[in-house]
Amino acid sequence: MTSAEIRQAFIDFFQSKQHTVVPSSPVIPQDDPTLLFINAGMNQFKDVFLGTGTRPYSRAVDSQKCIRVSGKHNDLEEVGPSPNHHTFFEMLGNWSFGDYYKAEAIRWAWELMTEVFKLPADKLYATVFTDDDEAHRLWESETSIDPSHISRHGHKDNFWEMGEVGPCGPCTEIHLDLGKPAPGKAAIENDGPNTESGRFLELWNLVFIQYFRDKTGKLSDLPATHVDTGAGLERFARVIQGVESNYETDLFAPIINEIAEQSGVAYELNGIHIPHRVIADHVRSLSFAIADGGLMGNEGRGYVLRRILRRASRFVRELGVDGPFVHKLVPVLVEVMGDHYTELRDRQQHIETVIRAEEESFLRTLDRGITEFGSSFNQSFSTTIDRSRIKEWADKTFLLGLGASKPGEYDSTTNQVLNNFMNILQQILGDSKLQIDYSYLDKELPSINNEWKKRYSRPNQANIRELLDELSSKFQLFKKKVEISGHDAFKLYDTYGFPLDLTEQMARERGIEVDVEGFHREMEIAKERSRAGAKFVMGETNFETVSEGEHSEFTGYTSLEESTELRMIRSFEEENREPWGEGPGHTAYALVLAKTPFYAESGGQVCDYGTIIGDGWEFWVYDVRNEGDRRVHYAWAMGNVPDTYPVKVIAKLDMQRRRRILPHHTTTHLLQAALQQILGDHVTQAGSAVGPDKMTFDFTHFEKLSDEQVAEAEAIVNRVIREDLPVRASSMSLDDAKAKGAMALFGEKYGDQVRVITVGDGSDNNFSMELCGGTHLARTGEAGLFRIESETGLSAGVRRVECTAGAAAYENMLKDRETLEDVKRSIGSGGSDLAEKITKTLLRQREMQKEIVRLQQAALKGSVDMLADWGVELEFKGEPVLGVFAHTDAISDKNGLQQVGDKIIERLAKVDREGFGIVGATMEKTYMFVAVVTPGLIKRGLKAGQLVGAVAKRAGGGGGGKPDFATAGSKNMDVAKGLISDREQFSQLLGEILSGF
RNA sequence: GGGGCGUUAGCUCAGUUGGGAGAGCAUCGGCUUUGCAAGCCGGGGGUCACCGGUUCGAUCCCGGUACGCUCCA
Repeated sequence: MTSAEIRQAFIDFFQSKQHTVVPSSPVIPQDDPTLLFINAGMNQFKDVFLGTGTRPYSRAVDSQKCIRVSGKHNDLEEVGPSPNHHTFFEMLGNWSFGDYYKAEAIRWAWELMTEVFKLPADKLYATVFTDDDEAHRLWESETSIDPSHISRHGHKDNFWEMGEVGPCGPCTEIHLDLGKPAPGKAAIENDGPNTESGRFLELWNLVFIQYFRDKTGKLSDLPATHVDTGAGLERFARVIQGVESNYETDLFAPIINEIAEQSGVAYELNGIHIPHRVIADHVRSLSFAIADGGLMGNEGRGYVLRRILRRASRFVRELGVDGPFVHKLVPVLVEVMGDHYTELRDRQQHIETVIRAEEESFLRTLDRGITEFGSSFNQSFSTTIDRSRIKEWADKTFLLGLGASKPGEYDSTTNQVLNNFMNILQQILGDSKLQIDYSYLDKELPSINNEWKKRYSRPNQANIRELLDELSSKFQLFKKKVEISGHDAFKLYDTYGFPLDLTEQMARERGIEVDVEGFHREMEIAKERSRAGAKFVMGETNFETVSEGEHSEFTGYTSLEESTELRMIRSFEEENREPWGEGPGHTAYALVLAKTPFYAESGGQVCDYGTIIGDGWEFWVYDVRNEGDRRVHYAWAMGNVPDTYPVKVIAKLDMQRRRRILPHHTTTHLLQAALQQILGDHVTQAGSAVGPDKMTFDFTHFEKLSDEQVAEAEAIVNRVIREDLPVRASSMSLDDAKAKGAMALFGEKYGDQVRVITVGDGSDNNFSMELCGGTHLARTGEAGLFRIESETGLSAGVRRVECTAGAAAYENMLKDRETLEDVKRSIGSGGSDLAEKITKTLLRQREMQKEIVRLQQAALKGSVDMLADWGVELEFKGEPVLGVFAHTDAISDKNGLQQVGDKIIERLAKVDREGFGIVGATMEKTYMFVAVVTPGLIKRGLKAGQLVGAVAKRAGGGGGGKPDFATAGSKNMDVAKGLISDREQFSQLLGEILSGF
C-alpha cells in the first residue's frame, strides 16, 4: 500500500463506522497563544474535552498535520539519527465525544490493523495502564491478541495528560515487534514494549479521557468520557511497506533521492544518511508551516521555524553544497503530498521564496560569524609558528652571542642547531597547544641573552630544551593553553547566531579547543536571566454562576445595545494594565452574558469597547475574548461596587469606536480583491489587523509593489466605494461557500455553517466574497474614502500595506493638507509651482554654500597673511620660535576657524620658520580656540593640545587634540576674547606656558 | 517578555585615552588606451539612524526611541 492509500484506508474505515470526516486544521494555531504548533490530533478538539465547546457530531476521523520541535516527546537533535522521529508528521485519529468508549476503540483498532492493513497479529503487543483492568479485559474479549502480549505499564507510559491541569486518563498502546533492536541499540533479553532497545515500535495510542485533574492534583470524574487516538502515518507506512525506517517509505524516498541527486552524495544506510534525513524531514515541516501562514521570525514560532531551517542548512553544508539548497526540494515534496494537502501546491512559489530567502540570510549570518571568529581568535591565537620571528629572536639571543659573528652567518653546526631548535619548538607548541608571547620575548631579550652567555658555551638540543623549560616557567614565555573560552563561544552563538558545532569545527581546523563546558555554563546563565524577566500570570478560570441558561449569543452584527442577563462572573487582579477611571484599583472582572453585542478579537478585527450596566454596577469593557464557547468580557468596575452581582444588565457598545472599525474591515476585503486583480491569484492574506485608527493587511507577494500598483489598488477600492455596492452576510455550508469561490483564510475555525461576506450586486459577478465573522458596513459607500498609507516588506515573500478608511482616512487627509499649507506658506508659493520652487530653492542654497566657502577661503588667505606678520618672537627650550595669534570677528563657525589654523601652518612653512599659531573666535554659544604647531616644533616637544589646553584653562575652559592640531573652548566668552585680544598680556602668557614645558 | 550586537557616502565597511569624518567598489570628468572585473589623475556624494544628557568640544561616553541581526523565555 502507498502512504496515500493507507491514509485513505484509515479514513474510509472509520467513516464506515459512522465517523464524520474532519479536515486537518492548519499547523499554525491562530487562536491559541499557548501553543506554538498543532502538535497532536486532539488540538482542534481541545475545547470539547475541556467542556467549553461542542461539535455537531460525536464521532470523528481525521489525519492531522502536526509539528513537534521540542518537549518531552521529541528533541530536535533526535531527528535524523532516530528512524521514526520527525518534526513534521501526520497523526491519524479517530474520536469519540461522549459516544463509544474503550470496547469499540480497542476492537476497531485491532480490526483495522489486522484485517485492513494485514499486520501480523502474532507480532502485535498491547500495553495497558497499571490500574486499567477494564482495558486489559477488553483486549482479551474483543480481539484475538495473544494474551501474553498484553502488559501493564505505569503512569509515565500509559497515562495521558494535557498539562498539569486538565482532562486526562489512561491509555492503551499498540506496538509492533520489529524482530531486532534499532540500529545502534543493544538487544535486551525477554524484550517488550517501552524499552530502550527500540525493537518494539509504538504504532497507535488509544487515550480514554475520563478524569479532570485540578490544580491541587486531585482527579475527578468527567461528566462524559471521550476517546482520543493517534497513529503515526509515517510509522504505519514503514511497517506496511516493510522498510528499515520511516525515511525509506514513499513519503520520504522521493525527497531523499532528490537530495542525493542534487548534492551528488548518495544516501547509504551503512554510510552517509543522516544529512539526507534531516533535510528531508525539515523541508516537510517548513513547507507545511509556511503553507499554513507561518513566517520566519526571531521570536515565538517564527523563531522555531528559523531554527529548523538553519539546522537543515547546516546539514546541507555537510553534504558539501554551497549556496541555498533547501528550497529546491519543495517541488518534489509537492509531488509527494500536494494531492492530499492542496495548500502545498497552491502556495508552492511562496514556500520556495520564503525558504530560499531565509537560507540566504542564514548564509550571510554565517559569513558574519566567520569574520567575527577570525578577528577574535586568529590574530591572538595564530597557531602557525612564525619562523622568521623565531629566527630573528634566535639571532638576537644565543646564536649571536655564542656562535655566529653576524646574523644569518652560522657555521653548519649552529645552523643545524637552529633548525633543531625550531623543530623542537614546533613540537612543543603542537603537543601542548602553547603559544609564544612574542611581545614578552622582545621585552626580556637583554636579560635572556646575558643569562645565556653566562651559562652555555655552545647551544645544543639538550640545553635548548632546558632553556625553553626554564623560560616558560620563569619568564612566562608561553601564554596559557590556547582555547576559545566558553564566554567567547557563547558570544558567537548568542550575538551572531553561530552554532556551537560550527565553532568547534573551525577551532579544530586551527588546532584550538573550545571550552564547551564553559559555553553551557554561559547558556544557563542566559536562560536564567530570560526566565527572570518573563513573568507569566495565568488568570483563574473558575467563574461564579449568577444566572442559569444559554450564554454568549452574539447579536453584534445587527444590534449595538442589548438588554440581557449576566450569566457568569469572576474578579481577578489585572496586573498588566492600568485601570481606567475611579474604581477598585487593579481588581478587574470577567463577565459572560446571555446575549452580547460585543465583538471579541478575532480574524484580525479588534474587540469592541463599551459598558455593561446593572443594579449599581458600571463595568467598562476593555477587552473581549472568545474562550471556547464563552465570550468573555474583561472590564473595570467604576465607583464603589455593591455586594451582590447584578442579573439584569444592559450591554452597550462604544459606538464611535465600532463605527471607526467597520470601514477598515470592509475595505480590507475590497483591498484583497483589488490586489488579486492587479497582482494575481497568488496574493493571499497572511494576516491582518483591523482597528479604529487604521488597518494593516499582510499578503503574500514576492516583490515590492510599484508606486503605480499601489495607486491602482487604492483607485479600485475607492471606485468600489463610490459605486456604493451592498455588503451582504449570508450563512451557508463550507462546501457551498468554497464551491462559489469564497476566500477562506488560515487558521479560522469554520463550523459546518459558515458566514460569507459578499460585496456586489448579488449576481455571480460579485466584487468580493470571503468567509468572515467580522462586522461590516451595510454598503461600501459608507467607507467614504480609502487611503493606502504605506507599503513595506514584512519578511521574505510577504508585503504589508497600512491603510485608513472612513473617518481615520479623512483625519489623515487633513493632516496632510495642514503640512502642505505649512510648506506653501514658508516657501511662499501658491501651490501649482510648489515642487519646482522647492527644487530651485535647494539648488540655490547649494550654490550659495559653495560661494560662501569660496569667499571664506579668499578672506582667510588675506587675514592669515596679516596674522603671520604679527607674529611674536618667543623662546622655547632656549631656541627662538614664532608665535602667531589673534582674535577674529570675521569667522563664527568651527570649520572656518580650523582652516585659519591650516593657513597659518602653510604660511609658516613659506617663510621657513618653526612656530605655532593660535586663533580664537566667538561661536554661537562658546569661544573657540584653534592651535597649530609646525612639525619641527612638535619634534622638540611642543604639543598643540597641551598648548591650547593651557590657554583655555586660563579662560575657564578646557581643550586638547593632536600634537599638530588642537581645539579648545570656553563658555566665558568675554574672558576668552579679552585674553587673546590683549597682545602684550597674551605674549607674556605664552611665554609662561612655553617655559613650563 | 528579558539579554547581546549593530545602524557612518549609492554598496561593503574602517574609524579609542572625546579634538579637522575616511578607505575600497560604484558614479561623473580628464588622460592613457582599444584584450581579462584594465591603468593613471581629479571631482561630486555625509543631519555619522533619531531624540535628549554630560562636555569648551560627541561618530566616540550616558539615557531613551526606531529599525535590523541574534540568543533565550
